[in-house]
Amino acid sequence: MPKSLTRTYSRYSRDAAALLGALIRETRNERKLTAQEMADRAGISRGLLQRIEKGNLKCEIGAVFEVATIVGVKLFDADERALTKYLRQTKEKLALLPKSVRKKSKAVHDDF
Amino acid sequence: MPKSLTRTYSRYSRDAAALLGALIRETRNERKLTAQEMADRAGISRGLLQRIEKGNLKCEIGAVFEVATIVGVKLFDADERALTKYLRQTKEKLALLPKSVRKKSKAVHDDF
DNA sequence: ATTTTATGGTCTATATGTGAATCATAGGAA
DNA sequence: TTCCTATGATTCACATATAGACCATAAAAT
Repeated sequence: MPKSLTRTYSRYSRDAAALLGALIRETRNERKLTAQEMADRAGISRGLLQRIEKGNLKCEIGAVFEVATIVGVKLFDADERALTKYLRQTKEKLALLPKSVRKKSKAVHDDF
Repeated sequence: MPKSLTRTYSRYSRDAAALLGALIRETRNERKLTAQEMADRAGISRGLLQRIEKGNLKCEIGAVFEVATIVGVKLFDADERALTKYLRQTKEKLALLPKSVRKKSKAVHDDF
């Protein structure tokens, strides 16, 4: 049971979300799209698009990514081909890694 | 009232989330951090971190950004200074734009 | 001027994401 | 081998994000 769930966000996260939202809005205006049209294309409600454009950090990332994709804002500055390529490489790399992380035993057992 | 809310996501969105999750996991392993430690630092639960690393698109973007920030994955390939700078510029730019978008009347009134 | 439309805000019902607890398994440590 | 810990997966109660409706305002179009 989540107690109160009032998250604190870093400045970077807030700025990133605000920037993304601003970019979305800017691009939408450039393309002369109404908020409703944009929301329809992304398959979300107009209210949610408003919150995304305002940089609200509590929106689901899927909706944000959909909108970002539509307006052509590429995440990680990677185009689609490079992205999927790197994704495949990363996954292959991960497959070779151990499945669990284990620290070198931090403390010596000096109690026996 | 949200009817069913089964969203469809574009391939790009899915790949982007998967890539971000993979990067997070990769970096976490490199730094020899356990999922629990990482989750604590980000102020989220271990279960949520798991979903993020799996590229689940229904997580809140704030949580994802927090984790990404911690592992040093810069969004939009911009460092913090450049990001905030661009954000300020964008906002100033937006302030000059009209507050609403209006299309040139698409159809001529030929009925009078 | 009037009309029309986009936006911003509020409110409600409901779908669902989240945190916490749990368990099983895997794998490093001793 | 036997611990011990990290991970993966599941379940559940609850907090809340979302869709949809509403309304007021602003501004473009007429």
